[in-house]
Amino acid sequence: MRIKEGNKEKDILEAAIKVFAQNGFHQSTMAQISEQASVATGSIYLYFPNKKEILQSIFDMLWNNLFETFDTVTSNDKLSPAEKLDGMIDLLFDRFIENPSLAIVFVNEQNHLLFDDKNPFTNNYQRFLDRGIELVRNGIERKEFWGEVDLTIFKYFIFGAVRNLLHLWAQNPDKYNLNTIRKNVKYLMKHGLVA
Amino acid sequence: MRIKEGNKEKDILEAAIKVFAQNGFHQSTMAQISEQASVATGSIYLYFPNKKEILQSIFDMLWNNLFETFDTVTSNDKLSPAEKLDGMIDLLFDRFIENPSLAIVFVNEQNHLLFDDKNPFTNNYQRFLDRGIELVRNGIERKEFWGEVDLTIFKYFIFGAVRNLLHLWAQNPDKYNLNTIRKNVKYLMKHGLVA
DNA sequence: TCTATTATTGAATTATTATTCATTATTAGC
DNA sequence: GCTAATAATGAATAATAATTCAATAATAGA
Repeated sequence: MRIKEGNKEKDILEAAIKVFAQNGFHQSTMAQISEQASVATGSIYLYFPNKKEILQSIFDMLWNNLFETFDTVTSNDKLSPAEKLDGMIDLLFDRFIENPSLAIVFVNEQNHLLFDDKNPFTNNYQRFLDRGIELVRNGIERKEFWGEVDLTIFKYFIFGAVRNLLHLWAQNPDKYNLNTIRKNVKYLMKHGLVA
Repeated sequence: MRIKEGNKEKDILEAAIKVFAQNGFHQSTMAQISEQASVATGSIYLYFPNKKEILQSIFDMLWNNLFETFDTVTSNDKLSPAEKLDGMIDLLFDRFIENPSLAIVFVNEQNHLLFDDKNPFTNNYQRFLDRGIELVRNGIERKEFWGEVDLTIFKYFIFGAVRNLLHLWAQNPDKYNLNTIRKNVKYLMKHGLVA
């Protein structure tokens, strides 16, 4: 018998995140990923059926993880809807601050996948976003939020904004301070630009 | 002698926008583009040196055009900074409302290009964004806008939000009303979510 | 009508790379 | 130490698709 050495599946996923972030999914080759992961090219296929599923696994992991963590924030009933929204922003930022490459892959590659087929990760992603929607609905009911806001539109508004800022930061983590970005996002989300 | 029939360059560009929107840049083949444009595959190379330059030409056209049009809005001194910002939103929305496919291509493919090489369209794109920044700076000086806002962060914030909403709409123009989206964007940008 | 010139064609070429698979390496249990 | 099983390898295969180019078509001017 022979037992698997180390955790190659994890190595490959982490290598893929780096390579995808650097070159984009379609420009990345299996050879690059295997080199980055220090395994043979063929070995990747012992862990993943094909290149696309590597990408899907990345998002699977990400949203599964985020959804679960987010539950902690929303179930705390001492917090107001606005505070919970802030918590949601924090969660996203904290998740990506550990891994700028993951932020880049997320921003650049997820959309394609979202509209392609029925991807398994889509569920977790949608569940995550839906929790945010609930928060906003609740805030409107309590008259804490502007009543004319369309929930879906707000969802895409704030998520697009956050994504774009994460991307900016991830391309150049030393140039921008993620906490400054975070503070601005929270303020703009709640109060907008006009003084 | 023989003269070129019709405007094949334009036909190819328009075909490419459709094909890129449907399949994404990397999944699109020259054969698909040539079929959509009703020309032979080889003919594309009479007008564009390669596939990538087709994409670049699309953005070249877009931002050149938008920057020039935007000059009209900013040079009108009767308008306040907030009104000018609204005008900028209108301009973007109007440009894409004619061509949802172009919106999809913009959202999905521009980022890759932006960080790849020094693309010629980047200039026009940046010039466009910089005009927006000027507006905000001006609004802050007149104390009309929140003074703590970081100009770069706001730029990425609002642009990410708009992009994401354009994409949502472009994927399904019949389901979402772009004018509702537009109204929500303008409000959220200026006053945020909190009532 | 003929010819020179340029436009267009699409099959052939070429390059790239995802995926396969025959071979080799490793080790758990005996 | 031997063996049976599985892990890992990386060169060979196969498929895809960008790009080229020899052949053909069209037309302006003579």
